Amino acid sequence: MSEDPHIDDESATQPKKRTGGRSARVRAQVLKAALEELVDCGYSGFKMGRVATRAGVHETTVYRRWPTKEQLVTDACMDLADEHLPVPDTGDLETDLRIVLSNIVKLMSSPEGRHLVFLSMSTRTIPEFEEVGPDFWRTRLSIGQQVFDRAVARGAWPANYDKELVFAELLGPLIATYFLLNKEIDEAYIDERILQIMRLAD
Amino acid sequence: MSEDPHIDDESATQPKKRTGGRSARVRAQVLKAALEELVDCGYSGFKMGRVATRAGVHETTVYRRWPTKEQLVTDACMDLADEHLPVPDTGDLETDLRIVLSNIVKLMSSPEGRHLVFLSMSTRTIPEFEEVGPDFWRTRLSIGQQVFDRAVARGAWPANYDKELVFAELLGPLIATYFLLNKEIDEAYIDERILQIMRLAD
Amino acid sequence: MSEDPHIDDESATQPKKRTGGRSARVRAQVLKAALEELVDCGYSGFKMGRVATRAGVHETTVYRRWPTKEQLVTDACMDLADEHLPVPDTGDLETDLRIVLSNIVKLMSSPEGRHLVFLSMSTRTIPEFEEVGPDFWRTRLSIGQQVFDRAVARGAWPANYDKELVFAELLGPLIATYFLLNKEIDEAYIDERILQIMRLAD
Amino acid sequence: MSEDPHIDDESATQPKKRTGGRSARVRAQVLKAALEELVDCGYSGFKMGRVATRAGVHETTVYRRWPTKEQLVTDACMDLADEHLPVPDTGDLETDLRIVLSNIVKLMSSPEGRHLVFLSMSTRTIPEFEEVGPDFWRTRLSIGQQVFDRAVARGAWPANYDKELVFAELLGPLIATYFLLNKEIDEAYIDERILQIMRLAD
DNA sequence: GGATAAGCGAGACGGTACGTCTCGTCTTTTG
DNA sequence: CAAAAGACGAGACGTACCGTCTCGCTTATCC
Repeated sequence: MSEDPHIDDESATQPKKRTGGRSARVRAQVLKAALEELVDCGYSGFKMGRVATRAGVHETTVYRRWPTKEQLVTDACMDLADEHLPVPDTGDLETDLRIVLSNIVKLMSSPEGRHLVFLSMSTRTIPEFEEVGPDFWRTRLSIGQQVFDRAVARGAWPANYDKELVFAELLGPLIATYFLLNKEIDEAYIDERILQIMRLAD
Repeated sequence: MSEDPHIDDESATQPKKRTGGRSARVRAQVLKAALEELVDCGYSGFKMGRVATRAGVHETTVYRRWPTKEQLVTDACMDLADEHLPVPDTGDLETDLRIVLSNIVKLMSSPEGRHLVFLSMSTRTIPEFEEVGPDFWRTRLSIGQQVFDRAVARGAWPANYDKELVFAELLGPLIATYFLLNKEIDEAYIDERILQIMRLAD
Repeated sequence: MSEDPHIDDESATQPKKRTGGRSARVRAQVLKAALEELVDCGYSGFKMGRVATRAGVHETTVYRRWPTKEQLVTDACMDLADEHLPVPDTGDLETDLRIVLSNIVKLMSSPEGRHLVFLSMSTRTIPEFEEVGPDFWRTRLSIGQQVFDRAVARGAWPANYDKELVFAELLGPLIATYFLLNKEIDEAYIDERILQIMRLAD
Repeated sequence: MSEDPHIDDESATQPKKRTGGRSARVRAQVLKAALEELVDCGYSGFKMGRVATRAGVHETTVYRRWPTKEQLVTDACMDLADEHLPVPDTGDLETDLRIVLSNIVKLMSSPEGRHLVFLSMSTRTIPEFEEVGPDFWRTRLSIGQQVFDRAVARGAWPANYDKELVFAELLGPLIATYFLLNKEIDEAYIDERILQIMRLAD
């Protein structure tokens, strides 16, 4: 009768309470599975039951922690969002910007990240994700702001520029090229963009 | 307000396909209802049954013409997309661009247009709308191209510029500001963008 | 089949619910399956899904007509209750009573009827069946009343007897023997009961 | 909430289950809560979790002792059944019967007892309570038997009467009146029943 | 009196069933 | 004949409850 479908190879090393306790493990598995599901099927094709199966977990277990689809998707995405967040401080504005933009582009280019970024743009169109966008971009904006603030302190950037505006000018074309024109973004394009922005400082 | 779909005042005289025939009227009603539904509930909250009710039509009637949700949404949006498409030719590049961008912004700012534009960006994330984006932007791109081509012919714009790139640079910041930063777009911002682009021509 | 063109009991006069229509067929199948389920598993083991399977019908279809378990059980039982309801009038009180009691015992002895009768006794203990009991016994009581009324008219039964009381005295021992002592009821026992009651008339 | 250590009235004789021990207290609380739950919600509405809450005890604790719902319900009921069991011996059959019947009616009239008696009649319809009925009535039957046996010995009752039959004739009408006709039982009705039975002895 | 065993609280999990909802198909009725 | 009306199959959704399990802690019991 003792059937253990989930071989916990961790329990062999330390059966006691650990960072990788069952709860934490389940959470990680489900979140990972949710991301896969999102990538494979898109949001509208996202099925809770399939996530449970992918995660090797019972469906009720998923609902216990994430009562609705939106919450699971949001949680899975936000978990992802917290990665890739180094705040560059190389002393050179161009280099800093290159790092910031590259990080976003890298995220955006990955299958999961693509959905994350897309969801962050759904604020106006998908009621249930009204807050994902602001949550997501707030952090990015503040990183950009820090970079520019330091540049202003160094005298490498004029103080009177609206930071949000610059952010939109830097990022907008990348977004448009990627999501709208359906073309990939390479380093050269990022450089080109930065170069153009830098001309505003003159 | 009082619209009784059962009053077939024209079907008796001309039951066949006419501009104002029942078929055409039903199509218009459903498409209009679909757009309303999309605006009110978003794509993932879009319900066929509710569209039928809104249109004062039986659900089966909707399915007869648009077998799936995606087709109805696509059809309703594309119907909308065909409006607002004047190709400006004022002889002045800046003015032409201002008109082109204004049209897009105007569309984007309307509740229905917002969804249309958003859908057009879903190419990479919503499998069933893979083709909506290209379909939608192809026309806009060609309009932009024509404007620039004429400017090139007039010597008002360098010939070697990648037209798609310029398109992304013009539109991207608007998209980012609107969908990402969640801020409205005014005429001044459009002007600013155009001014900045024009500096590339120098 | 009928020769008389005026008697079109269902085909023409009632085109809405033809006896052989899909709806009617489904209803009959489900009700039959529900009764089987009740017999096999008892009320607390009664599963909607299993009823659907038994009926060869999708679960949703069951819920469409009977939103809750109680309604389905009630409906299935009441459908059954409407059978076995001849009102005897032989001119002899004893014979009439024998027929009435036999009918109840016959119902009670069948696997489905047992549950029906049991449910009809659940008024005080199963909140959701509060009304099944009264509904069920009202008819039986009135039949008994008619039998006794006719006997009174014939001078074969005193007028001053409480009819409900007599009903309880006739039926009670049968119920007790069957449900409480867990013994079967035969004709002889019924006769004995009637004989005993008749002594009250002397 | 702490136990008074001086009340050890049974600790010497029965150290295993001290009256004031935690175990015994928990058992009593849960059983009491179970009875309340049964009264309030009926068997089919009986929820283990709610019993735990009522008892101020964790759900696991309930399951530890009563692995299934049926066991808890049965246990709670049977606990109750052991009360109200004096065996009358007044020397007068009528009086003895009056006491026996009154006890059953008293039990039946109480909210908890009503369920107990009802369950005892579920032998044929609720598989999991197949044995509750026999268990419950066996004791009552034997008490009745003793009463009649004594009467036979006194020559106050004929020897050839089937005791079970008499039991059914005595109790049946009460059961029918109470559970079926949904009317209360008073002392007068009991007296009337006994009177009628006594006529059989003549 | 300290070790040991038994029981409890807390909380997650697998699993079954419930009842709701939507999608897209199909049949029956009506104009 | 085509549209309206309405049921149906399919299946996801989210909730509720049942019964099991593990872990940490507090009692009781025994040496």
